[in-house]
Amino acid sequence: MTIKDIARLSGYSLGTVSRVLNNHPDVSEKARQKVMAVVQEMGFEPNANAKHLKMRTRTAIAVLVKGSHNLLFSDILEKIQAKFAASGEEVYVAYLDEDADEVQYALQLARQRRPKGFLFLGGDMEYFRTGFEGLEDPCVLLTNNAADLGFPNLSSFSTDDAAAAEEVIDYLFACGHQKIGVLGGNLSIDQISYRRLRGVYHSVKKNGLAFDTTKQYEPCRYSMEEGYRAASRLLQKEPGLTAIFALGDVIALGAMRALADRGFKIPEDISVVGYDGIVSSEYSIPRLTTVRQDAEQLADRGVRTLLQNIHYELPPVHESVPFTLMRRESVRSLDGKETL
Amino acid sequence: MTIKDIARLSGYSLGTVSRVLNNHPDVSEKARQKVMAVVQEMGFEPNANAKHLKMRTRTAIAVLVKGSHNLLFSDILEKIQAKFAASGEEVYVAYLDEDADEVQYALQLARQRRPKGFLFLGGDMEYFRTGFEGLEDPCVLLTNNAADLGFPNLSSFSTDDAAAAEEVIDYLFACGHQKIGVLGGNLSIDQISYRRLRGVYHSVKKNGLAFDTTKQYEPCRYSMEEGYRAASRLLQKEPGLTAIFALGDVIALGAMRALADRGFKIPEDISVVGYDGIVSSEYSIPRLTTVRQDAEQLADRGVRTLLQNIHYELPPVHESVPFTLMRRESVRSLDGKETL
DNA sequence: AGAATAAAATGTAACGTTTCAGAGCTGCCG
DNA sequence: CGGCAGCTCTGAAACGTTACATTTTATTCT
Repeated sequence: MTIKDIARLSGYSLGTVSRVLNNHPDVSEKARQKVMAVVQEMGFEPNANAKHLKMRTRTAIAVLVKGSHNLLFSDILEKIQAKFAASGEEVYVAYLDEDADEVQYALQLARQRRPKGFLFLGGDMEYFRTGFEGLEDPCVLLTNNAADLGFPNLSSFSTDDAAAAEEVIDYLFACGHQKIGVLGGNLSIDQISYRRLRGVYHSVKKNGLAFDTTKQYEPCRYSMEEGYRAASRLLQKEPGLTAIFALGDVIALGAMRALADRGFKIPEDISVVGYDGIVSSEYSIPRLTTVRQDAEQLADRGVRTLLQNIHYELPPVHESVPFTLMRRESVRSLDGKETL
Repeated sequence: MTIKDIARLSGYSLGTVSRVLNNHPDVSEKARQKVMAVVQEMGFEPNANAKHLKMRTRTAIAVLVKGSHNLLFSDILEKIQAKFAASGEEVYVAYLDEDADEVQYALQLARQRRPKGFLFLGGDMEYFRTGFEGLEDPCVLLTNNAADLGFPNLSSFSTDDAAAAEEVIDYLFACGHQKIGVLGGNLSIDQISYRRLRGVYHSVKKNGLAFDTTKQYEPCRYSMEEGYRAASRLLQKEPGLTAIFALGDVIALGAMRALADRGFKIPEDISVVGYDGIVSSEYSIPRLTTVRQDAEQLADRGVRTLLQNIHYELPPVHESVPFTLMRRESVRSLDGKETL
């Protein structure tokens, strides 16, 4: 069933049918009605491949890194999809694994689809170095700062991770915590964790203390399972901790469970802070203190910018969107000075 | 940059280049090397649209219903993607909203892509009635029973929801709970909730008791927010409940938070059971007793069957995959007879 | 009424691939 | 030495659309 069949059946020509289907002007009401009637009757659906081949245009594409486990990305993705749908754009989603080869393959597949543009969500951009070399199409990075990463010509929107992490540690200090452990990604490839940890350093230094990465930092992936295990390891090597800052809510949730299993009460015995502000953090018991990244604004700015870049040529922008430290039940003040 | 350019640059013809690119025989080693060299040098990527137009073949497609919030679907989806990737299949994912119009539109878009087949995850199939009428392509339903739904010619794999729900209530009764409330989807459109509730009825009846839907059932969507609110409503109208069975883990998690906010201790004051077995249920505090659906097997059977259906014509199958009642901390035995 | 203009419909050339029938070469056999 | 396989390779015809240059038909103006 092709447009040709519709033309034959309706008695009109190919061109006319095409114009009817695409709501072009210069077609009589009579022709429109007749054509649409045949289309309805035959249940015809235009072939997107042929269309896109001809038009040399295609869907915007979002690529998720470490995606399927980071619930923040799910949140953002959902919003992105809704926004693109509202502008009548199709979306092609590819979840990327940790494995570098797979990333290359997925990226290649995505490029073969000839998308209008790319939207990247998070991730260890190292894997993309090679893939990006020849990328001409519009491209926006979310939750990562493109300039920092060495891609100054790409636009990006992210939370000011260093500032947020600094605020977290400042807050913990204000609550009287001195022995703080941190859980996060592999610092050599995960620039996001790296940036957050820089904020930690900054605060620690500002407060006249020291942070020993080998002792106080424990790397893990962004999942509850890994958070659980990493917290256990951290606790074992540094038993006296009064607070744990997890560089991701899913890690924090896993850590809380590990703590509970070891008989710690949260926040009475130990305080926990997360990062991201996923919905689960609001419903956990106890409610998790966390840095809320603005998924809505991230998605909105990203989609809008990408859409603009597709239509006009624009200089790249690197913006931070505001974050909020959500002070909830999982942090306790040791000296009673600072309260929830 | 097209195959034509490669042909010109390499000095070979279109056909030869195409054969090299697709690893066809009948091409000399010399030609292969030369062509590949040019391809590498130019960074050429074949145009997927043209290819698929010509080949009349395309990606398998998964469509998610109420998807973005139900974490079980995220789990299954991830596995599905991995499996298809392993067979070298591309995957096109569409998240479907609650809105019937949007569902129609998304389905239409999906069909225009000319996929090899469809894989549906959950959902209120009512919305698809019309969309399915003309569907010729292979199609598999997951977490829903196609035969029950009136699509006997589609294959489907699901958990035996009624049996699982019955086991849950039996267990609750064995623990001495008599006053049980249930939280789940809108029964008039959500067949999955409907089936689970039938299991509840069955157990209640078997145990010589009664279940009053208007009093003991509170409908809500599959999200923590809604679970929280529904639990609050239920508690208000039926204060004496000793146990709550949520027909979805995210609902259960929301409900637990609502309970905690009202000063109930779980499971001391009230027991909670979920359904799905998402990873969060294992890490919540307390750990959630739930029915674990086998995401791995569901994904495996679904993908395999769809792939087979694409290659050969096969009679539809409707199978149940085994479930497990995970007895965890969120349920307490009132009389001490049944323990964790 | 005839010409000029606007509106509607047509025909055809792409878009970038794959495929298939056949055209040159070898080299081997009788 | 003619012929017959095998290999390689070529050229052209699709695949289902859209867009552009035309042609046909209807409308208006002097």
